[in-house]
Amino acid sequence: MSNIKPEDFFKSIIGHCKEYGFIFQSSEIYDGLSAVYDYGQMGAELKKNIRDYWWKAMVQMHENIVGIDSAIFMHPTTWKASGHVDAFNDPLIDNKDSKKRYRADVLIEEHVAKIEDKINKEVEKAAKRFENFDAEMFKSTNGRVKEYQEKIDAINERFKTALNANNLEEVKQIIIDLEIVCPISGTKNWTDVRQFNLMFNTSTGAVTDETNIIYLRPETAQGIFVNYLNVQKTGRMKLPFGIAQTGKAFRNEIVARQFIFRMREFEQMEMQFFIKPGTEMEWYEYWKKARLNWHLALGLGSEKYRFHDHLKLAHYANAACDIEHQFPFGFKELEGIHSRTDFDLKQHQEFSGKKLQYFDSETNESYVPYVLETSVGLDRLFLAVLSSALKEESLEGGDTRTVLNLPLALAPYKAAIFPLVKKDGLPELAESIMKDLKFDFMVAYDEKDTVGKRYRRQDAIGTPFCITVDHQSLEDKTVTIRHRDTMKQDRVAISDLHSILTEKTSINSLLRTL
RNA sequence: GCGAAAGUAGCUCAAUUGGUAGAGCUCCAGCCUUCCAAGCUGGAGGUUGCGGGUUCGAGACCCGUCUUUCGCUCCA
Repeated sequence: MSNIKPEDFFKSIIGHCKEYGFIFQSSEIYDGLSAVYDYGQMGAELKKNIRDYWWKAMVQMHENIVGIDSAIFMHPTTWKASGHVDAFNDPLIDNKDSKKRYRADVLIEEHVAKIEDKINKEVEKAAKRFENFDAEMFKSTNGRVKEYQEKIDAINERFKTALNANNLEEVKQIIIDLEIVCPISGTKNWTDVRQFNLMFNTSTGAVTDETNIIYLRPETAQGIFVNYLNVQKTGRMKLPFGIAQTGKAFRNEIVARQFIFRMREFEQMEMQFFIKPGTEMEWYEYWKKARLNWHLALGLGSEKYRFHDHLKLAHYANAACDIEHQFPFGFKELEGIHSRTDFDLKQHQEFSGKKLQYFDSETNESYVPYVLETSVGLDRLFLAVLSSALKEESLEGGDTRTVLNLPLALAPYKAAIFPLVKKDGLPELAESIMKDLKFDFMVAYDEKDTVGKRYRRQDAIGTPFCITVDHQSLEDKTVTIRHRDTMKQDRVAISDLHSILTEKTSINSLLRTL
């Protein structure tokens, strides 16, 4: 595997996903829809198992964490309060010569900053000339400085007016009038300014009307924040407590690529942990450790994970880091752990006019709790698991086999049942074993082709165990159980199969390792 | 969104300067077979991504479009 180039390995993952029914491109018969993918019969199982593992680890294993399932549609004001309406609306412009893209507002702000520099230089110069220099006085009286300041004010005013009117042509005209050049090419050969709204929108009601525009949520977190008080009161929750949920979110990415790593429609698994202000760094460290351990328990290899601390923090955070995973295309974000302070709840308090405070009976005071967020991309985790699991093994005798070394608890099928041959009553016994196991496990049945071929088929979809019924089985009620990873076989009693599978392949067993 | 490359059966790929679309694997039905993809027989599967154009004739050439990959850009 080491001699395979990363790009080729990544291609083989995508190919494997399609070939064995893990992931298909959306609407493939219509040439597909860019950056949208469907989970197939194997993928849906694997994804569900990952989600279950998360849900059980977060909700079932913590008495102070509860789960909810909030709607994708939310009141439009939600996104004003959260900052997404502003933050996800960037006017962008390209320089045709350098092929570089810029945010139009940044270009203009940088231009303004240059003029401000000039003012500062004037002030500096003057400061050297006069004793008892009053900078403010100088700024308000010096002709050259006043001229610069007027220019800045004029630009800002014009830009603000253009933005508020959503007049993108005017924004472009400002850039042209200011003779702003591309830092790379040095030319003024600009494209039109285009607005990229990262939020999808649609409308409620039968009549399409601007007042009814609603967004598809760009993150699931806000559904938790707006329900914080509902859950706290009805669940009689005391700080610290958490609210978890999994669900779809939507972002109209300009460039969405790298298979399911960045999709327009994706699924998040989020937990917002509500805490007393001042304790956030404690909990930040706690959840960093807890979440990393959760990932490590999957056994994909500890060398594949690392923390990446955010140096530049988002508007809502006072501490933030990512758990990064080594994907075939490098270390990339898998999960974010953010200390969001009271930003979100305060914003919703302000925009809704409803108090979102918590009464602390220990200290007899009310306050808006701080929030510690853990947020995993389910699709990214799926990709992490799958790409770590896919192996092309060389066997003795020059053979190779394709095997998915999935964590046993996550495998779509836990076992496959084979009659060694398709006669002598072996299929009947095999089927009766399957009928018994399927109450508790996803099991496959296969009697086609040689048994070796059947083993390989199951290896390719990551089935941990293959149970083969042979002639001896008819006599002593035993079968062979073949292990995916070692290809070794043991002979066990049919009556023991249930407990073996439970011990080895259940999510509960995985949870016990945490 | 820009630039580059690519798109032929489920998969991997052929197809001479433009001249009747093929192979292997897979899949399906059956035979054979007592444990790691390898035997035998038969079968299915294609409007060459899609739409135009040039030509007597296009998988190939031209234009458009969609999708994918890589680089840039953007981003939780």
